[in-house]
Amino acid sequence: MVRTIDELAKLSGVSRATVSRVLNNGSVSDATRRRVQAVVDRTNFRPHPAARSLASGRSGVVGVVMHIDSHLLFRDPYFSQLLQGMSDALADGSAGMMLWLGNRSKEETLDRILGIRLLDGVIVTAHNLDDSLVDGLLASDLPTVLIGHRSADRTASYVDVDHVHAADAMTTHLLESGRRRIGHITGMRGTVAGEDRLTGYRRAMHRARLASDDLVVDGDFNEPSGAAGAAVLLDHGVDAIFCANDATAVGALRVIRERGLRVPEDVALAGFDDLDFAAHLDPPLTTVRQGVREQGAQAVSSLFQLVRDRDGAPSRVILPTELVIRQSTVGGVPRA
Amino acid sequence: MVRTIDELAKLSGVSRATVSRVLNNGSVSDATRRRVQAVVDRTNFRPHPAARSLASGRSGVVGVVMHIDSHLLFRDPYFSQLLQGMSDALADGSAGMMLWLGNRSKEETLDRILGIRLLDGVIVTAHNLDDSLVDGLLASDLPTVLIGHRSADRTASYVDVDHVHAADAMTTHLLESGRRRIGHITGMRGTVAGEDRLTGYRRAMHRARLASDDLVVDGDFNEPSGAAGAAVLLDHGVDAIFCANDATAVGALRVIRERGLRVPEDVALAGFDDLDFAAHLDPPLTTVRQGVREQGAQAVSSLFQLVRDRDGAPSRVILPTELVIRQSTVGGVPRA
DNA sequence: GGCAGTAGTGGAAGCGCTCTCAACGTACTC
DNA sequence: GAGTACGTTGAGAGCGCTTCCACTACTGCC
Repeated sequence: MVRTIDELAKLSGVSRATVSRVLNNGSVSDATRRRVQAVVDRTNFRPHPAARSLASGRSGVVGVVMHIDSHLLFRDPYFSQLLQGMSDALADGSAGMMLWLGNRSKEETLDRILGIRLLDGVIVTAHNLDDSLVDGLLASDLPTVLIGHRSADRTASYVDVDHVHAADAMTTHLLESGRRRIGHITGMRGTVAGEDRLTGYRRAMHRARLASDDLVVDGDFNEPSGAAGAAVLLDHGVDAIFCANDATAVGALRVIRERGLRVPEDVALAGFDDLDFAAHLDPPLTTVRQGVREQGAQAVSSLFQLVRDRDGAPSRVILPTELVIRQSTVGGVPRA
Repeated sequence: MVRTIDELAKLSGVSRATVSRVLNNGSVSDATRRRVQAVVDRTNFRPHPAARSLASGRSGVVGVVMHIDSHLLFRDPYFSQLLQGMSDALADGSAGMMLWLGNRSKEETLDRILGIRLLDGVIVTAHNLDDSLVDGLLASDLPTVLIGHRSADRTASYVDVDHVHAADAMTTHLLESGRRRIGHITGMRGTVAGEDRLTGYRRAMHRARLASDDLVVDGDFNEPSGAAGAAVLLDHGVDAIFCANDATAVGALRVIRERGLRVPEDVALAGFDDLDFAAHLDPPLTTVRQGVREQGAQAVSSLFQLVRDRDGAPSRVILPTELVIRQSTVGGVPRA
């Protein structure tokens, strides 16, 4: 078995340097490249990653930091879809992924990430308004791409969607379909998505000159908070509920049903995320598609670019959202 | 900032070799060790992993292979708990984890794992009776520890529980509490756990001279199969249902309820796994505790040992199971 | 006192690769 | 035909660490 580039060089009758060039897409004549590549293929040779990393200073491994409870990670499909998007994109770029979950304190996690001297860069979720881990990574010299961003992160590289705009559009859709008492169950307060979606909702209500003070209930992106929030809102006589995400909507749907009300005839229901299950609810859920996998993939590609050109301009990407209108908001008439 | 062991050697007035010994718990006098360690701590020095790996031939990274659908991975708490157990144990051993999920074909996954030349060893779930990926890893010279094992794997290193024995014990418990028509909803056929648990059930029934032919329904470890299986078994007039895992039991419980039957008064219900939610069902579920996190941790420790002593004897560990008796099987009387 | 045995230490040879630099054509220009 | 430019190649110097080997200084023993 061929274990080193030297043996390979001997086998193909060129120098070690030339083999290295073939392996790294350096400048080599076509004839030589073909000859060497044939030997590489025949012997199924793979360069030793540690040697390569030591010599080049690059490891081909990126850190993915999701500082959240691991039970949340495995329960909320948002995170698993994000992870899938990144995982696939990294594999396509033949890079490795090192996952950092919220098992430890932010200080310790930051310390380890910076100390490990292995990572070419990191992708970190910046969902909370206040996050010392994100701050620490941005302050370090490790190339960093955020998923989501706070207003303080405007100069960093990030991938995000325009939550305010999307929530505004959803609320407007509900208004246009004749609803007037539109309730909102927020996401977790203190998170960017939670606050921004609330802002979008308020903006649309305000534009329509409708009060919304008694129509907002705090949630936390989880199903139980959707159920609790819906209970309150239904008591306030809403004709529509806009939930900060799909999981919340599932909880709300359950409570609406339990009260013997129909969706959308009595109450229209909308979510956010368009996770896989949203289309399969009964009735199918109107929601905002935000391409979670695409966000993950985009973050990877932004990071690759940042690693390649460390002094280049930060890459700031706002991915489009799409209003996905399904039966949970249309086809019925408001109760009033 | 101190970036190399040489600078550190100069700073502490010893040779590079001695610093390396301090870093790797080699034989160094106490005085020297303290002196060097002080400098290490003060400068917060971390050796470069690639250099270390290149020189030593060890990477400190282990592969974790779970060749299953990723939606299953993120839905079934069994896998996430297993992952948590491994993740924690690896972190304690300051080793890294490279995760290989079922995104690609087994052939390609195997090819990549063996080609990457980075892994010190792998931990792989061997849940299916027939698995070319497991076979390939065992045949390679990469230290490998299985979680679960087939009868063909008796010479490999593995961590497992005695499914047959545990299922027998559970069935016996049901018999001893007066049940006679005990149904069993199997796990996925073709998996070790599915087949072995069925065997244990059959063994206990046979010992009690009870027929079980019309009392076994195939399931697949998932909630819907529990619901479907329970529907069939209830039609056959069972007074107890032993489900191959907790998720299945959740489905069964729902159907039992829908029929207006009481647990355990009319039908006793038992699961397997003792996942976190089992204790919080209504009524709390009798089940078999198999310490999923412990299995993950044990697999890591077995692998560490195997890496340290590659020619040592395989480590075969059967972890104990525990019958956890809760209200779903006791406190009521059989319907008959 | 001489000897073997044993810690503790330093020197130096790599681990397998990348990448700079210089050398070598070959082609093209004047 | 000399000079320039360019594309292609090889030699060799590391990247930062581990580890073998040799050496010293000490200990205990006959």
